[in-house]
Formats: sequence, structure tokens, C-alpha cells
Amino acid sequence: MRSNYCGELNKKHINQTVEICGWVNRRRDHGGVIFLDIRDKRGIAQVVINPDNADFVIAETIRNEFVVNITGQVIPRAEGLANPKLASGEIEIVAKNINILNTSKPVPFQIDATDTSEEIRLKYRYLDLRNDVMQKRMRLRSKVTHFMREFMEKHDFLDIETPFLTKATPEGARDYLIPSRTHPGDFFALPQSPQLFKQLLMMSGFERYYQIVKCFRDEDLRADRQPEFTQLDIETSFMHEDEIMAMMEEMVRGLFKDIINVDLGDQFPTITYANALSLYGVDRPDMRIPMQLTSIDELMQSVDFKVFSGPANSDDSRVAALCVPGGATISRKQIDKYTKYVSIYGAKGLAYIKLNEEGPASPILKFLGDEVTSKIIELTGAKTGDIIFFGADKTNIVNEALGNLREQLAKDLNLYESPWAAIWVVDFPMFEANDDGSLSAIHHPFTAPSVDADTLKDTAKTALSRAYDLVINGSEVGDGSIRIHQISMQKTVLKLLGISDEEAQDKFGFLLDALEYGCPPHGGMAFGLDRLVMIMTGCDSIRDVIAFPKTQTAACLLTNAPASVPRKVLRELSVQVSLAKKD
RNA sequence: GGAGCGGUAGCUCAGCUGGUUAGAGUGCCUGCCUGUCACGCAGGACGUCGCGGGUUCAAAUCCCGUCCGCUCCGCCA
Repeated sequence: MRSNYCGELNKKHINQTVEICGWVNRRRDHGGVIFLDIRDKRGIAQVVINPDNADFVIAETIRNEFVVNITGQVIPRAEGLANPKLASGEIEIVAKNINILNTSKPVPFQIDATDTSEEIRLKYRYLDLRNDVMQKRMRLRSKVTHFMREFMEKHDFLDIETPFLTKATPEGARDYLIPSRTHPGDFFALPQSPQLFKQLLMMSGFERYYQIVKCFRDEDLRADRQPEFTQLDIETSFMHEDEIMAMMEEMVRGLFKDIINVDLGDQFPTITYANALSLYGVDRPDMRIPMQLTSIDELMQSVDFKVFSGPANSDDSRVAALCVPGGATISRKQIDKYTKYVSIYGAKGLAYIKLNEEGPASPILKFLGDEVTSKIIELTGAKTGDIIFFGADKTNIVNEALGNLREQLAKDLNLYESPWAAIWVVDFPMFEANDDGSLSAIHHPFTAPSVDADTLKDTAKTALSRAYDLVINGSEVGDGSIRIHQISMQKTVLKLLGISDEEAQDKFGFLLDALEYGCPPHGGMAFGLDRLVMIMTGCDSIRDVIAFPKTQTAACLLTNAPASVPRKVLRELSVQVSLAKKD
């Protein structure tokens, strides 16, 4: 049915008779001569149909997106008629036989349009996916998973599937629930990750496991968050964290080099969680941006300006400065926009000092005085032409406000030092305190602390874990940890988290039991495949690298899922719906 | 749960402070056209202005509610 792909035809094929299959990307009917751009998965080639062709009458009925099969001869294009936009632009095919394999209604949008709204694209996703850009993204994604599988297999990891119909977990995200017909009133949960199963596989002696697997979390969506997403999930036994990180790093470096020819550097730098927050305000620092936050608490403790001196003298607060190179040209109007921007993170204002040619200029100079002002300039390393922004509030508000402002400014003013930057974040705390004083796991409840159980009990609020995150260009693309492999430690951690013995036994007693039958030390990692591919393709949303993604309300515009089901089905599942039916 | 932006022809959009018959480009249909490649030219058809209510002599336009899409906060171990 096909001898060549359209996109691969070139001067080498001149005089050959070829048979192509594909979609009509565009038809240009000149009355006397008809041109068809035929598109297949490799690209586009132009077909010419002359009026003396017996199939000319067929060609006249052809419309965009018809599926055709054409036999013809490849000829060179005459002088000046080549199309440099097409890979096949130096040749064209003179049609001999034209076969309409299928017709098409007029499509709701031209396939190669670039301005179609996402809503329409999602509704007709099967058409959107015909677009060359989407085809390329899906192909790159496939290359990524192929590379991953090859790497893991080469390193003797075993691909083992774990159940989707499993048990709800305490802590963490909301679960997607599946009612059980055979156990009326009981529910399965879709896994938020195969975490416990992969740990059990270590206890089963497989030593190295991986899986490219869907995970499910019923939480609100973002540009980089979908309710079902894909992870490269990995677990190993008998490896220290530095060994695991080195191996994962090798994979990621190879991935970027092989697939998009990007060199991420010989060894990814490492930063502690505490330093990341202090210097960049976030736990996923974008290292493409050289700007750092400067702590100026000491300097501000005695100034006669309560907005600064208050937080400077408070333990849970912080005063920090962010010097923006060349930022003195930022307009008052733009500063107002940034003030509004930081307010979404709870910042009550955004003080600044501009370093103009004539000297520092700022509404707050009179409160700070010359001496303090010059010390700020010294500490931040600010130069003439720069602007210094300030944050003074609770520490997490300052960090989030200035940390996100830093990234926004880098975007607006193009302050990137390099196009790519990977970094490991380590030394996460084990726990964070909730509003009510209780503790939650920062990573998850099975993460090993870096101290023994007795020390952990005494220093729960400050103890560090053996977790590590991989951050590329300010996006967390993977996280992992060494897990707890001793029952006593696991019980200590669960107790600190306020999970009772009964609840622990009920929710994951199987894991606690397994820990007591010769559990090897183990640890692992999980990569967010969608985010990785998003970054590698330069997309702003993971929806752009997922064939059939969901909208912000977790609906599918293509299938109209989720949808109601007949009462009979619900009865079988022992499920009652209490809402009034929507229309 | 909250904030912001958007929803007008198949598609992308314009439509100011309310005022006759709601427009443009593109797509579609018809005719013409032998070298285009976003072909061109001429003509034509196509509207639940997201939905519901209100104000008004009069609403795409103003007000209230609601649904949908996007970005973000909360949330996401």
C-alpha cells in the first residue's frame, strides 16, 4: 500500500515510481492543475495532478483531511519552484493513480493552525494530535521511556507490575476510590504511587525494581499536575543514597544528552534544603538564575522602622533582600505589579531601593539612614543600575514571596545564566509541624531519618531525613529516599506522626509484618515522566505532553468523563448518590 | 474553598460610556483560474452573543447567580 513516507522523499528518489498514503494537509485547486500536500507521520510531500490524468475528476472532489493513497512518479521541481519549508521541497510527485481511502468532514480547525484554543484542541484531541508539534512531543516521550527502560534493564533492574486496585493510604493526597461489587460497602483505592509495593519487592529479594507506571491523586490541578500522571518508579536494595543518586544522575544525564543533545554537566551540584530556602526561597531552586536572597536580619534589628525591625527580631520571621541586576529601570507601574504578585504569597508589601546614577532612591531611605543603606548595598553586592527588593515577614512568607519573585523577574528580564541547570536538594527535615502542633512527614512516613530512633524522638522537629530531590530548571522532576528497614524505627516514626498502633496495623500492617522477616536496607526514587518530558520539550504544561489529559476540574473534554451511571449499576456496587441530579 | 482572566459564526477574534439589520479574518459552499505551496479572484451561506434571572422604552454591552476553560493561592506525604 505504501512504498515511501512523504517526509522522506527527496532528490534521491527522482524518476522512481512511489506509492504514498496519508492525509490531505492542503489542497490547492488551480482549475487546470491541482496540488495536494499529503501528510503522513514523517512529513509532507506535494502531489501534482494534471488535467490529462484520468483521475483528475477524483482529485477535484478531494478536500482537506481526506485519507488518500497515491501512486506517481517523483520528479525534480523546476527552477525557482522548490519549497525550502518542506524537507521534500525539491521534488514533487506527479500523480498516476489516486485512491480516496476515506473522506473527512470539514475539520473544526486546520490541523497545522497554531492559535486553536486548548478547549477545542482537547475536545477534538484526535485531530489535535495530528499536528506535527504534538506528533513530535509524543515521539520524544516514547524515546524517553525507551531510554529509561534500556538504562534500567542494562543495570539489572526488573520491571514488575504492581496493583492499581489497592488500599487507601493514611496521610498524603486524597485517594481515588473504586467501590467493590463483591465486598459491598468496601472500596479499593487507586495508588498514589506504588511505594509500599516496591518496598515489599525489596523484601522479596528482587534487589532492583523499576516500573513506568500511572499514579493517581485526587487533588486540585495545576499546569504541572494531573490527577493521573506517570512515574518512572525505582527501588534498590543494598545501596547508599550517594550510590543511588549517582546512578540516577547518570540516567538523567544520558537522557538529556541522547534525546535533546543537552549536556547537564559532569556532576550535579547538591544543596541542602535549609540553604535552598535561605538563598532561593524555595526547595526547588532554579539554578539557571544567579540571583540569591540575602539575609539582613542582623542589620535590621535596630533600625527605626517597625516593618523591618519587627520581623528581624522575631525567631519565626525573616528580613531578606533580593538584588536584581539592571533592575533600576523597572517602572513604578511594574513594581506595583510585582507588589501584587508577592501578595498572593501573603506578603503585605514590597519595599525596594533603586540604585540610580544619582544614588539610592526609595521611599524607605528615610527610615533606614545612610549607614544602613550602604551596608545593604555592600551585603547584596548591588551596583548602580540595580534594584533591591525586600521581604520582611514570617519566614515562609518572605521565602515564598521573594523566591517566586526571583523566578518571575528572571522570566521578565531574561536573567538566566544558562539554559539548563540540574541540582540535588538534600537534608530535608523529617517532619513539618501542622497548625495544631502535630507532625506530618515531609517526604513520606517510610523515609529513613539520618539519626537513630532515640535521637529522633528527642529532636523530631529538627531531625533530617535521608531524602533527596532532583530539580531541573526550578522544577522538581524526581524525589527519593532511603527507606526505613527496621520495625522499631518504623514504629517510632509512625508514633511521632500520631498514627496509632491500631491504625498502622489496619492501614499497612502487611508492611510492618514484612519488615520483621529479614528486610534488606533499601531506597529508591521516582521521576515524574510528564514533567521531565515537559521540560525537555520546552512546554509550559504537562497537558502538552500527555496524549489525553484532563482539564483543571479533572474532566476529559473528549470523552466527557466523569459521567453519571445507571442506578442499576450503582445498586450492584451498593453505592448511593445523595446529590440532586445535574442537568 | 478562594483570587484573577476568558466564553460572540466551524475556528481565531473585534464589538468603547446600553441605541436600528451583531462585524472582521479564516474555514465552508458555488463559479472562474495550468505552477501553487497560508494559491488567487468573484459571489453565497452560516449566530441559543455559555446558561438563568434582573435593571431598562431598549442588554452581546450594566447588575446578580450559575456552568465551562485557563493561571494562581489553599491543597498536592
